[in-house]
Amino acid sequence: MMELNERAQCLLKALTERYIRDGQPVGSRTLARDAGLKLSPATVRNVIADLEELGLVRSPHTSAGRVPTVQGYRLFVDTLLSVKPLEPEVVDEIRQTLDIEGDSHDLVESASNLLSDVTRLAGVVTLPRREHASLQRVEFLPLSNRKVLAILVISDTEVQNCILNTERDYGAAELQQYSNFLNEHFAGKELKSVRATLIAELKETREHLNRMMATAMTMADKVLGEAEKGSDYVLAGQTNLMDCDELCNVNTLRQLFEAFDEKREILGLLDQCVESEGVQIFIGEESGYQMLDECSLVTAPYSVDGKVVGVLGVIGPTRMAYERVIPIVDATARILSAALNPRD
Amino acid sequence: MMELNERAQCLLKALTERYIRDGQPVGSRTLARDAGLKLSPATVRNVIADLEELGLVRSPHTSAGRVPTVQGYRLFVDTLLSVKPLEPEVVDEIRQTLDIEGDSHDLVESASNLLSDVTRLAGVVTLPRREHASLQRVEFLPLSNRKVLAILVISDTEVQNCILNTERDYGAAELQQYSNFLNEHFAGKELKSVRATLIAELKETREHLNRMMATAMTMADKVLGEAEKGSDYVLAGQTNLMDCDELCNVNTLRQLFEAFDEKREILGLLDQCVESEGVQIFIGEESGYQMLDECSLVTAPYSVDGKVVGVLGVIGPTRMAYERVIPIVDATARILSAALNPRD
DNA sequence: TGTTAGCACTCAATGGCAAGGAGTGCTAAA
DNA sequence: TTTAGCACTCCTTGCCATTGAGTGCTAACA
Repeated sequence: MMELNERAQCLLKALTERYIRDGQPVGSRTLARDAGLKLSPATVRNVIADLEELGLVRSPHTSAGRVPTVQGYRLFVDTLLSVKPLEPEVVDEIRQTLDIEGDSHDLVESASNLLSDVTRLAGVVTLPRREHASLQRVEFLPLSNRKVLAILVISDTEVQNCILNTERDYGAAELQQYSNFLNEHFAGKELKSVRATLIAELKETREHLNRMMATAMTMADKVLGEAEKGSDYVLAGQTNLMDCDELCNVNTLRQLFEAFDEKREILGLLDQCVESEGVQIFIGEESGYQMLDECSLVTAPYSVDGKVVGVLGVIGPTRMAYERVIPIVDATARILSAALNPRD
Repeated sequence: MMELNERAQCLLKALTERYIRDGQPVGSRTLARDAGLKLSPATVRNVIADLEELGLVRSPHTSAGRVPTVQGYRLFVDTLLSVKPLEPEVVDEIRQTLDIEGDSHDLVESASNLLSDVTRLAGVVTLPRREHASLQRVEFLPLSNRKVLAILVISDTEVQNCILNTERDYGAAELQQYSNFLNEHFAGKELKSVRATLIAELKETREHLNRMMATAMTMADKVLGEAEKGSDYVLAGQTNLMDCDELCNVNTLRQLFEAFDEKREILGLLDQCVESEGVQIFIGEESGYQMLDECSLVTAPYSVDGKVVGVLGVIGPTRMAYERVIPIVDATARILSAALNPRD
């Protein structure tokens, strides 16, 4: 792609910033005043014509000013944007909001609310993936009516429980044996490998195992299945999107909200962001999902024990205050990571 | 209030039904044809003028047909409506959807989805109140880092757990003593009274109790606090409301969705419905909440062990198919009650 | 007395039309 | 290379006439 000279870059930057501020197509007169380049509107028009040629800006109609295209935003975000460092007060607010008691689900929920409150857009945070989490302990408790309560301790802050329907009642002592057996063999191992081992053993050696072992394994397998089942996310502040005039028509909103409810597509998109190192941005159609055509998504991954386990981000109109949203998302991801990592 | 003669009632009924079907103000010509009363449009106009006098219908503007007012809907719903018995297929669908494994939260979620799917409106179901639930058992498990896992078994299908931050680490044996103590004294008692007793004992006799008892009680109190904390509801199918043309403007929708997110006000309204025996209906402003001015709410309470523990319902535009929604809500409440009641 | 036909009237909705204004593209001069 | 000037485009707004659905009233009718 042809290089833009400095003046053209400066004008694109000024135009984009102005448009993000006002939401109105920017004309040559305004831009000439705005950019601080001591140029006449006519000159500006010439430069802008070039930018239009390159597909960086476009006119909603003949006699209107210009508006950045997706490519324009992309260039702006990648090379023109000066990301201001975040005000310490905001960092403090994030820290305080995420310094709470509770399990990781509570944290994720707080983070999502936080993102939507601070940016006045929609916040989204995936629940941490548990594939690499390891099993700390399993316990079984007898209930009545042929039901058994299984408790899966994954970490100090992460417990999953699950009521199993069994074919008969079990006594406390018997269940204790099962959990002892499982804890001896599997405590400290990754959930994933525990499950794989269990399945293999169940298939291969069912006859050789005594009944107890088999039952224990079936139970454990059921519980692990629960614990591993599909990823999910927490969304907050959808209603903020109803304030954005570019999204403010019922049809656009419906498609968007239906996608939020459906979750599948949004999850697919968020999963893509797990790969990246830092902040990642999808502008408009770049996401490849039609309901996000008018939206941008700014994400950052967060991690536990040095492994990326989830993604958080902000969904808003393409015309969003990137220079503010980006550092917020970045900081929130870091602070959430810190909050999720066991300290002592 | 003055009695309406039969003809007036019949016309109001026809008008309301027609308006619910088409969403267009109903004129005298249409109504004359529709009502099957062999009347001329002119006569119909006379009758309708009386209905308008009584505040049962109104004209959006001079040269338009008539539309029911809130009072009109109220009369329609209370005395004119012929509720069709539900088709067996629908009942079957409800039965099947609610015949699932899982705890009460899963059931409530299914019920909410079900209501929104079947009615194509928004479904709402409160979580069952636990005030009258009784404590079946408490268990404590040691975690590391001065944390203890507390498990509260409320019923065969209802377990609550909670990670407690304590001032020191506890051993398994020690914790076992605490839970034994609590189980001996409180198993089978109502959560509410357990909590009350605990608080009283903690205040009164802290010095007389040995340390262990005190700790156990503090822990149990914390857990019960968690288990009792504020009621909540599960909403489904909000996006269905975006299809209703009477709600189809961004401002109305935003207010509504913000209220859904906020939850407090909606919960207040739903709480009122716990009192009533059967199906209860709020039409438009009757609810007293401004964001529901354009909406109606149809609710029915559901119960466990003969005690009402929650409410479910449907939120939609005032112009909704009451004769269909009412039996659906009614049936769902009954079937949900049945599904929640422990069988054996 | 209740019902009906006739008729003037009201008012939302629609589309055409003109005026106003913001902004462009082009050309020619500095 | 930059700038001023100017014709041109096209959205926006407001106005007006037309259309059509439906009413309210009055007078005739059963």
